[in-house]
Amino acid sequence: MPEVRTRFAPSPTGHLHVGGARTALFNYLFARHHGGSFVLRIEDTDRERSSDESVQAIMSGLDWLGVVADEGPYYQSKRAELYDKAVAELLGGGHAYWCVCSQEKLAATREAAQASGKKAMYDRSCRGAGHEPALDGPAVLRLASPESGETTIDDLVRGPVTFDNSELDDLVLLRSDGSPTFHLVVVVDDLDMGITHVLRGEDHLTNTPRQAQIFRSLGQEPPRYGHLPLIVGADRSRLSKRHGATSLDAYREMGILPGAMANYLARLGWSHGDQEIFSRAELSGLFDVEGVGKAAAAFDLEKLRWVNQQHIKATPPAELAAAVLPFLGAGEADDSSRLELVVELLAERAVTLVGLAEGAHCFLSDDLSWDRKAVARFLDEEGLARLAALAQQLELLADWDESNVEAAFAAALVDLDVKLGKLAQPARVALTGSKASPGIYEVCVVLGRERTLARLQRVAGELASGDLPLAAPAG
RNA sequence: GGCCCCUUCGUCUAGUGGUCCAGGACGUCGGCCUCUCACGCCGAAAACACGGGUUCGAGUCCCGUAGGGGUCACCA
Repeated sequence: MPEVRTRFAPSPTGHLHVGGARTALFNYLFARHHGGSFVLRIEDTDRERSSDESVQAIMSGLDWLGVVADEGPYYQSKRAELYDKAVAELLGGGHAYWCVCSQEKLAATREAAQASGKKAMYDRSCRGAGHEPALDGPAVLRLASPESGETTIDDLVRGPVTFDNSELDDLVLLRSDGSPTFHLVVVVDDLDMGITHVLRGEDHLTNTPRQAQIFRSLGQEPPRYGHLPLIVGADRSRLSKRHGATSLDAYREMGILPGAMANYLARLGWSHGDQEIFSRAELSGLFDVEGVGKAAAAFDLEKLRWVNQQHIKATPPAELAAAVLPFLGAGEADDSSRLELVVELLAERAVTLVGLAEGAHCFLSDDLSWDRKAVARFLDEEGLARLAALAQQLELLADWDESNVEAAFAAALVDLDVKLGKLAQPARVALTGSKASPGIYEVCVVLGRERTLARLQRVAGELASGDLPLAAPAG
């Protein structure tokens, strides 16, 4: 049994799309599961559209997702000799020929065919004509593919899929400028790199028999293919911008943990019984083509958010603190042990890192604004009077810990003769600026004695003078 | 339009002929918990596209129909 070798071969013409990211992930996981290798290859044969920025964007996206290549990246633009060799072999074996038909003529033929409702295929008029680019001017090289019979792909996820060879025309291998096309390079590279399994989007399914023919013309057998169901939007058409964010970066920016993204993407088209939450190690261990489904899957942001929440809860505070760092304001991350405390307190109720950072703000900075409506509702005269009573009790505390803070609240409640809610809400609004937060005792403890007392004082003072910064709550 | 693929709750899916009057999860709705918001817990509504076969028995196998998607470049 030869080593399993998979690859991800993006064309660098933009950002890393969630569909591409999932394809990469599946190939990576498949290789991991089988103890094989995962190769990264940049398909930059379209020199017009390829860019270095895109290569960087794709690599950083994969890096973030945790999809690491065992080999590569290889660049097709740097492997020309290999393609030349294959062309010579194809030409020598009579499996390819030069075609001098102009693009205009081809386009016209195509349109005519389409208009009359017939199939738009190249008519093979140059086949057997013996054209030579040196003699006859600009020419493309075409594969002389079989005109009859059929080609069957034994797909890893769909089983055997058969195409009639008469449906497949002679595809272009070399452009008239001499550069190789996708179909040629993909075959030559998969061969050269010893790729054994190709997992790719279902949109490639109809390319597969043609590529298989190139392999056979080269005297080789194609690798095993598995065509993955497409990721679609809510309207079930291929995922695109109008369905929401399609770039992996967008999810990073909205505070999705990479492990959660990988988990969610894996579950889009793959499953393992009823399990929803997977660690990286579990994915690597459990992923296989048997669990891959056939039907297109709709991308559901709400579920991604839930998965993210589960991962946030399961992430150790130190790690979570590091992950939230990019979302914090200047100066908010200066005290890392304090940050860990805050993060631990908020992890239970955070859905995204962005939300976590927002919740952490009132603990890490004094530059905050108070929710206008909450202030109006809870910090009226009565509320402020209760807070004064609370402050009195808190001042007396020798040790600032949760049970003492709770006792101080209890003492104030007795003085005031009210229920906890009547005191906790004003305190919450005063201390955090919002009417939603962790338990009020924990808030006091994590805020610390100095800050708690100072903030109570500040709110009372600035509210009276009208200096308290007010704003509608974010989000 | 030709070819190819697909079809279980709104969504992601379990299900490989009988244990399925179809299970889990997100979401939704109701309730409990409660200092707020979450978390958690309990409960509810919600699906085998349709029609024929095969079989003692079909969500599971076969054939059709319908619907959806993909693809038909000197893009990948």
